[in-house]
Amino acid sequence: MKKEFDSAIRELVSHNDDYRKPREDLGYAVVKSDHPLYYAVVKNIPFILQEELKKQNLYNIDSIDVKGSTGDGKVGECYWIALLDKRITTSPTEGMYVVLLFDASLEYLYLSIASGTENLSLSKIKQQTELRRQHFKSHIDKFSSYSEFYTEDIFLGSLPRAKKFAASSCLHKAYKVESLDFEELINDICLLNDLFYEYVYEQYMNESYSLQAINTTETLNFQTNTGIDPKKYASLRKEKEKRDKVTGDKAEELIVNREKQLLESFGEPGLAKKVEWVSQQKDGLGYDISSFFPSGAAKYIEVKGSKFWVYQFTYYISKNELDVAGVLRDSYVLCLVSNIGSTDKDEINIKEIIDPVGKINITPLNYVGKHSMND
DNA sequence: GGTATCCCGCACCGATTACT
DNA sequence: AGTAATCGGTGCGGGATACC
Repeated sequence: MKKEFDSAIRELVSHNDDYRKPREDLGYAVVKSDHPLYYAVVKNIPFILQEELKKQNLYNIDSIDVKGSTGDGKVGECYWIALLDKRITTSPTEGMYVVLLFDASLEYLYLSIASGTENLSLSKIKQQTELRRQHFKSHIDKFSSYSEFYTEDIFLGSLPRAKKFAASSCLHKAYKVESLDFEELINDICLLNDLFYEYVYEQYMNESYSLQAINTTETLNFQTNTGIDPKKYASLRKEKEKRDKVTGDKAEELIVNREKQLLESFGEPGLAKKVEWVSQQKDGLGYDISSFFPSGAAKYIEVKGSKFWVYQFTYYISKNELDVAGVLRDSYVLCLVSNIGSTDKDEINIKEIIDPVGKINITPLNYVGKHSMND
């Protein structure tokens, strides 16, 4: 794959001048589907990426189409190859996606998270992107594996469309095209893809949901193209729930093992054997793990997990869990596990809160309604 | 007077329809 | 059944226009 990719990139660079040569009768270059550059950008590279990412088991790859273009009709100033999730968008004019953007001179390639710009003015795009950049910046600042990603402006070309592409880019990593490393790129795509879905699940789905609601009042049709089709929303939502479950289980498993290790290190192998992952068998106890303090006192642990590193850990806690915590007091431990997705175990951040009632900051989110039907 | 925005025609593409 | 014509949708740059 690496060989094919490298030769496709060479093909791309060597044929660029020829491809961009204006047609004499028209005064501008026209897309030629039998040209080697077209083949590289539209067919070959997307195919290689799709195959390799499938092999790497990229998250959600089965819903993703890798699609490339040099423009339709007229040759575009910058070529792009996008990873389009069918449930979010099928075209880079709409929605949000991970994308490879070549600059006009083919000197640099940018791996980026960008959004559709069709029908949006440059200023609107900048406005929208600014908020997203802030969100991503707080993430990459705190997370070492994203240290080569930046949220600053990029330059793709001088024409309006290129400016729009650049303006919609939320964060990027730049590569010199001539020294592009395939494996590094694939790794980075996987990394950015995870972040992309994190954003989709946590932010974008909410953004588009509220926009969708506003749009029904027929005022804001200029922003319809940022929204996910509500019919496809359900599928993404299920995906999110599934992911949350995996994250939760992983966090609980981690804590079970950690408890056993801790007790053994305190010279209590007997207690270590009695640590139980109770939520695997029973629901509604109000805690996930029954363990012990080194003193031998019972320790009931409720685990909350987050896949990524977070400044502010947000979690959902049920009334039942709070009630149980209120009864068990010092025996009840709320355990927050952040950065489960990290491959480096040392980067996983664990915080224990003993007797959490009164110590934690909570906001009611669900209510039970009652009304007499006899009035 | 420079820039952002709108509108337009051209070219491509895939799907559908019409024709042999 | 196979192929040709057609059509709607879409993405591009350019020119006209609006706006500071």
